[in-house]
Amino acid sequence: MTDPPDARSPGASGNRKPPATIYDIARTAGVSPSTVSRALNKPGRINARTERRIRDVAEELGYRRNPMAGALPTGRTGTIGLIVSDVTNPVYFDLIHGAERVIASEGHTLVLADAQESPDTESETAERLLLSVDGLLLVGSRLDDARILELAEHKPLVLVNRSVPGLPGIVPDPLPGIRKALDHLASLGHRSIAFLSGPATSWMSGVRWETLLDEALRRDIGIVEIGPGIPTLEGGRQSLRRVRAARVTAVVAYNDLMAIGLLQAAKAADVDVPEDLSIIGFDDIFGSSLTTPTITTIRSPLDRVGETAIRRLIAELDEDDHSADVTLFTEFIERESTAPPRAR
Amino acid sequence: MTDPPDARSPGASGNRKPPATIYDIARTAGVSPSTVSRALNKPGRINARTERRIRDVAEELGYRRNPMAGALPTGRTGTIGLIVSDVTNPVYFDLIHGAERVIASEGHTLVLADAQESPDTESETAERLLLSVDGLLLVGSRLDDARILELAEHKPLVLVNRSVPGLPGIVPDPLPGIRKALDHLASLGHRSIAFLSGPATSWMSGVRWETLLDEALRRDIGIVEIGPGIPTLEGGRQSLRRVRAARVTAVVAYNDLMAIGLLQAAKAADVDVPEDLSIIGFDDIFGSSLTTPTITTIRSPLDRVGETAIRRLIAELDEDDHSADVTLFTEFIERESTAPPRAR
DNA sequence: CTGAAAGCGCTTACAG
DNA sequence: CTGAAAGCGCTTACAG
Repeated sequence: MTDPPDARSPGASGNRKPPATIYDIARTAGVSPSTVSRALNKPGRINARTERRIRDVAEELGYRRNPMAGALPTGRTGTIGLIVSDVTNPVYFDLIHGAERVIASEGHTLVLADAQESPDTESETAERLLLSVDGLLLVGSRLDDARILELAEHKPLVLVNRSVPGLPGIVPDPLPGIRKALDHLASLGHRSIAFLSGPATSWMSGVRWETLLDEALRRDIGIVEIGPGIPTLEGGRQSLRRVRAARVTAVVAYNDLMAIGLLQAAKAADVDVPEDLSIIGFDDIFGSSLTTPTITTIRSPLDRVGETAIRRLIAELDEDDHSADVTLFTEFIERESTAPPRAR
Repeated sequence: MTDPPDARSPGASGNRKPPATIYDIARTAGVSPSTVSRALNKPGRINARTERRIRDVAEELGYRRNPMAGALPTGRTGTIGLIVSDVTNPVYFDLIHGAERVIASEGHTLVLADAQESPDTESETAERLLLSVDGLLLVGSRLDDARILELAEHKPLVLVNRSVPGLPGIVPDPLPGIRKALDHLASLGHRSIAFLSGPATSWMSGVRWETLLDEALRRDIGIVEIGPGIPTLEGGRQSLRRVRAARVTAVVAYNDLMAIGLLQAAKAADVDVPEDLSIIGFDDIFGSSLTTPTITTIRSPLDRVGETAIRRLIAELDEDDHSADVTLFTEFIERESTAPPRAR
């Protein structure tokens, strides 16, 4: 007995095909459900002929394993959650692609979720996802350490661009990129610069600032922090007033979005970039090479970061402890938004 | 009895807290599991005092409903799947945000998935997701009609920027934007233009081309199709040769990415935009206002599209048939990449 | 208002 | 190699 032949158009409700179950397969193959389960999950563990037959029937019936039902007894969903502080932030594209690549090759499923730049949303999303994934990746988390540790109590969790003591975290070393950037600025003749910081909740912004501070000190370059600011074009635009007030000749922005925003505001105010003001961003997003001038920036190998993070998480799931610890580095990319300061 | 006090660091495997179940709550609250289930799901249907007590215990135990277990008997997961032809395509940002907004307000959970611009990946992802979501949103699907109808047999499905007979689809009317664009080009004096088409599998590219063709004919403007092409910067760059060969004075690109790519290639070849060549894109992505010149484009109200699509899907889930059919329109945005053709 | 019981679709010791 | 049975965590008629 199937759907009545007069079923309405496919869009109409109420005529959905109930998916085939292992019981359906068992019945038409003349075996028990347990055997079906084995045939489908542990190839080789049962009679080759029966296995063949069962697989054929499954195929014929369009059988798909019900992931929820499968997860109940095993506690395994085959799914990995990736929570990004903002999915629409271009920064994370390469990371998402990197993650997708290894996820696919490992036969898991990726569930993407967006924290929408809000700790509350992030916390809630993480909690909701926690029950239906095998492990969680938190990218650029805005949560505090305590909350993250709490989440990690329930499922394996790997951090990206964030470090919490006791938890695995992938964060590319900011030092190489920052050193090159400051060398570059110094050689150009800049003596006084500013850092446009990101949100107060951004751990990464803190790391970048601390590193910058250290290295500026070491080179006898004056540096001030301007912020915290919102990590968007708008945030960058808003900072122009304070940048000018600070009388610096160059600024390093927390990210390219802010760098571009600052560039736009500068143009609008007839401040020439790079002649009057040099600007350096972070991340090398799509867009930072579209502006005029193009943005000099410090990039992370985010695709590698995504790959590495997923591999680390999968190792964690498999309780495989010898996950080789790769170290990743930032890299300086010189483009057009930096030049010698105008003599005054 | 809880974890031994000497549990290793949180990162260590094997010391995860087993989540509390309704049985745990039932035991400590001194009621039956059924009552706990009711207290938590049908507020008001049981004794107010017991309900209070149960909720308190649940809170105290840090209870979270197991979504897989809940979904088994009900067939409802509270989750909606959103498959995007490419999550990292800036076009979809506003759409994702719009979708997120109404999802949250309706108490559902959004699961984002990426088709990575591949019909195979899309098909597989859809199939995998199908079993664990209540409904599916396909954005810019690259699947053929038959396959989409097949998927729709199992779960409610809503299309975005795609139309398949019998299925609900949200696609903003391309006409208003295209009319304005052609009027604009005509008034500037262009008599011969080209359309840079997207992938052959892109339904939307076909619609844009057909509409353009109609309207160009109506205005006695010559128009040729160049393509199909890949809908990326690179695709746009590659098209310059054919654009020049076609001796047109203006081109409308399938999307802004291609428009920007074409602009870059033109710059590199010393073709002045807009003097030698006018360029119009589609979508108004982040980036199209970053270039020099900025890109004149035709935008869709993608945030409204996202909202509408989710609302439509939820109406479908609730078998609520009076989902008001909003119509959405494209809009022409004049920027700097269009000008009168140079006299020859 | 509340409980006992059956069932959702699967997996996996346990026997044979 | 294969089957019967119990169980994963929840929901929901069905009784009371």
